[in-house]
Amino acid sequence: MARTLDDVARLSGVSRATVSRVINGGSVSPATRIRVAAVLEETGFRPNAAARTLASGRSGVVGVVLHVDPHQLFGDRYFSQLLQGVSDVLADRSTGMMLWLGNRSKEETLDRILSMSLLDGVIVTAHHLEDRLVDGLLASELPTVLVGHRSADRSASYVDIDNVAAADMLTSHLIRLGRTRVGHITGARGTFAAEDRIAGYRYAMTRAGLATDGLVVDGDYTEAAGAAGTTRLLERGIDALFCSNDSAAAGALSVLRQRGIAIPGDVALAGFDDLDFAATLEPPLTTVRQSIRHQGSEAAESLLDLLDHPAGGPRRVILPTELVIRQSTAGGVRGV
Amino acid sequence: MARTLDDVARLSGVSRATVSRVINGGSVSPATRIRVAAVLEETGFRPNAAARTLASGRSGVVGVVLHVDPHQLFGDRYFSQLLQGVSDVLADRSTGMMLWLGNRSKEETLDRILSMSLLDGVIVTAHHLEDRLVDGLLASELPTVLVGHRSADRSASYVDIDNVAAADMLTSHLIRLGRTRVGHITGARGTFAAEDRIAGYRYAMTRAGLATDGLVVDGDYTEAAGAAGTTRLLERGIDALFCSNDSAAAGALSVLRQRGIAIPGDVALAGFDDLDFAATLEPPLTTVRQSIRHQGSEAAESLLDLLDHPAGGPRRVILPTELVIRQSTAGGVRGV
DNA sequence: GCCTACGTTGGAAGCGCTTCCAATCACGAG
DNA sequence: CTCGTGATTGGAAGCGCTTCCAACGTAGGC
Repeated sequence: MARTLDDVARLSGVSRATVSRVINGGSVSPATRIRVAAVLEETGFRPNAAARTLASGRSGVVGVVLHVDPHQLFGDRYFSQLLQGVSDVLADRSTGMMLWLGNRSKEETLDRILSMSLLDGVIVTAHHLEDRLVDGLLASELPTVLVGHRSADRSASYVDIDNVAAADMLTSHLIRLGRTRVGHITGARGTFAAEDRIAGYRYAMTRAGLATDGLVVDGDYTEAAGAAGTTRLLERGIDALFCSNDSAAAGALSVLRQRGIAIPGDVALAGFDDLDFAATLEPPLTTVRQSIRHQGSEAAESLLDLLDHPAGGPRRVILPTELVIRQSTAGGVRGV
Repeated sequence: MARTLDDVARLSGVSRATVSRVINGGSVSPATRIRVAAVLEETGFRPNAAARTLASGRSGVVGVVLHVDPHQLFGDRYFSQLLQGVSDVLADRSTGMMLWLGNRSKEETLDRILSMSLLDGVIVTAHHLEDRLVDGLLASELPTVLVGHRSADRSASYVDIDNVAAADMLTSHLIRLGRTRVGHITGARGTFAAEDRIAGYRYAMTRAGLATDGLVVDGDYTEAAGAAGTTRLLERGIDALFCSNDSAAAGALSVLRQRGIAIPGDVALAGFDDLDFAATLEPPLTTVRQSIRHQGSEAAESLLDLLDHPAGGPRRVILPTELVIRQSTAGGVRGV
């Protein structure tokens, strides 16, 4: 059994350097290549990753940091989809993936990641306005790609969607239905997606000359918050409701149905994300489709590209979103 | 800035070996320790992980293999909970976690894992009767802990629950209610949990002298299968229904309610897993609680223990389950 | 037929760390 | 005062691989 390069070299009658070239694609004569490859095949030789990393300075492993509360990790499918997207690309390129979840404080996680000196780069979700972990990663020399980004992260590499434009598009759709009292239940304040969607909502309302006073209620992306927010907004009077994500919309839906309020007859309802359950709600939910999985794969592509061509500067990717119109906002102008 | 051990050694006036001892807890005089520690602190020195691994033969990184279809990974919370449990323990012990999902074939995944020679060990889910990936891992010299296990895996280390006993307990509970036509919708055939739960169900029925002919319908842990299976079982006549997991039970529930069948009046209903939604169904669902997260953390503990004490032989852990009785089987003997 | 140049190859120098071994030292016992 | 002992310490040998460099051989140009 060949355990080291030297073993293979001895077995195939060449030097260790040549075996290394065969494995890594250096210039080797066809005859030699064939002979060495045969030994490699036959012995099932596997190079030692640590030695390789030490000598070459590249490990073929990247980190993925999903620093979130456990209940959030479980709560929706955002993270598993993101992970799947990242993993798809990394597996294709034979790159390993180390994972950090939110078990420790951000400071501690940051420290652990930086200590794991064998990482070639990291992908990290950046959803909050303030995030020491993201700041620390960007400040380090570790190549980093953000999923989501803050306006301050101009010089960073990131993958994101245009939340402002998407929320604007969705709100405008509600307005085109003839609705004038469009409520909005926000996502968790302090996250960029929430703030940007609020901004998009306000743009659309203002452009249409509609007031938003009292029509915005804080939520946190959960069903419970959607239900609570809906109750409050109903008191103030609404004929349409834009929830910052589909889960909140599901919460809103149950309140509306419980009160016998017709959807979309009395209140048109829309969410955001197009999670798989959105299409099977009763009525099916109008929403904005953003492919989380695609964001994950794009982030991985960007990182690998960044590692291969460090001189290329930061990679910035804004992925498209799509307005998905379903029954919850169907039926044209109100009352028609 | 100190980049290497030699830098630190020079800065603190000792040899590289001594610095290494300070970092790794070798025998060093208090005075020297303090002096070196100060330099360490001051320079923020981080040892190179690859060099360390190469020299010591231990990497401080373990692999976690969740080789499943994407839709399954997304589908329920099993995997995120398991991951969280594993991650909790690993983070506590400053151990890194590399993740493999089911992007490639099992053979290919196995090959990739074995090539990633810097892993100290792996945790892998073993749910299927046949699994080349699990076989390959067990056959390799890589220390491996299974989550779930097959009877053939006697000499392996694993963490599992006693599915037979749990299903028996649950079925017996239904029988004690006075039910005689207890149906069972299985999990995905070919998985151990499904087969074992069927066995437990049969034990309980047989012991009570009840027939099971036509009362077992194949499912696959999904809501859809639960609904479809329920429709079929209703034709054959049942007064109780044990679904192999909570998702299937949710599917069963919607069919029962839709047909106006009283729960538990006409049909007592039970699931398995005690996922968080089980308690909020209408009526709340009787089920078997198994803490997936706990299984994850136990698996990690076992693996780390195995790495520290290789001579200790395989670690085998059977975690307890708990019968959680709720409204869906409440009310004592039928008709009373 | 000679010189140049290029494609191949082996030797050797590390990559940064752990750890064995021997040397050193201070100290208490005899 | 000398010797033995144990605690510290430094030196040096790797861990297994990549990669630079020089040497070699051969083929082509003239």
